[in-house]
Amino acid sequence: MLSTDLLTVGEVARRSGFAASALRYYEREGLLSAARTSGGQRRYERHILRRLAFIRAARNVGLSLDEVAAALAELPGGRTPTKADWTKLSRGWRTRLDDQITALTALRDGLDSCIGCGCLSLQLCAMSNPADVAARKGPGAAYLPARLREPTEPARHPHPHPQRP
Amino acid sequence: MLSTDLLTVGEVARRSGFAASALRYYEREGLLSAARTSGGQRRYERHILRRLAFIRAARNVGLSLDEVAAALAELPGGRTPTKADWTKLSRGWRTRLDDQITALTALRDGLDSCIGCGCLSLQLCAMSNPADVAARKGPGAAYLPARLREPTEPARHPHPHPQRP
DNA sequence: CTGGTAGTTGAAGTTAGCTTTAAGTCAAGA
DNA sequence: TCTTGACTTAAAGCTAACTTCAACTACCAG
Repeated sequence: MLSTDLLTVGEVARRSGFAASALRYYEREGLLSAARTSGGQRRYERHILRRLAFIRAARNVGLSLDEVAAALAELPGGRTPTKADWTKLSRGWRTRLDDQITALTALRDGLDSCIGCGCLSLQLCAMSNPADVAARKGPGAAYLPARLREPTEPARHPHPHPQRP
Repeated sequence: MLSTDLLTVGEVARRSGFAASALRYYEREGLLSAARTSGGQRRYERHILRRLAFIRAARNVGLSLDEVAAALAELPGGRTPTKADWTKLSRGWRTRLDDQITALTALRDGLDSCIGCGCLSLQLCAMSNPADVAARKGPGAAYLPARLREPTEPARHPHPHPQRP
């Protein structure tokens, strides 16, 4: 046991679900900070866990780390953020999710008619409109928000690499 | 004008919306093939455009290039694919899209309650469940399919790099 | 035949978001 | 005090999906 109530990287990793290497990476990127022991090891305060929860949530919603960093930078400096602070940050996600759902639904409905007509025509099909964005006026044709990939594993947090056990 | 009805890379690029470099890349990866002139330049038949439409559509739905390649490999060899062939390939996308919409909707609804309660608790909040996947039993807690990113630009196909004009 | 546009190749570069490795240091229970 | 496991760093590596570069060649209108 530690003599203080500070957490080591290992503990934070275990309790947050992030790999220790990810925590160090986040620190380098300015998303996190930690106190150090005299020997140079990281010691986290427990509120880092809430911050990490926010980060994971934001990533789940689709924010890039840069965007997360920008959001975190809006937290009031000095004092520990309150519930209200966190809530404020995440309020904008609602719109984002709504947009994403709308885009996906449009795509699915477009797919339905595509399957019906068998078209897949380059000019007309809602599923594969070419890059000629200006031509988009009509009812179909919603591009996906881009980069939507389902992991092979059932449900893990988005690590690009397979994790060795 | 060309003497035949074959298309150059440039023409295919213009008409499909893919960059010429992407077309060459796809060829290297086995998704495409092209005839060659005596001088070694590529000449595409017009049905390549439908194939490319399929590829873009599949990418829009969220398939990786590997998955697209696998799907294309199921096309009947020898003869030119019919509408029915293409339709068969894209039928499975419907399920995929349904799943993605379900996951997003669950996340949004979870967010609603999160904003209500201001929790963002590491253990309980549906928005940021930790990696402890085994613990997932209850009603909340749907991870996103992972990697859902909205481009800064309004609507372009998913090029990871900013395109210089 | 000539000139300019368009095409060719292989190799290296890009981006995000981490992980892995190597070589070494710290912390703490026995 | 010793030992073992956890920790430290910088640097390199990884993946997908391309793009960019350099050096060169082909095509075709005039």
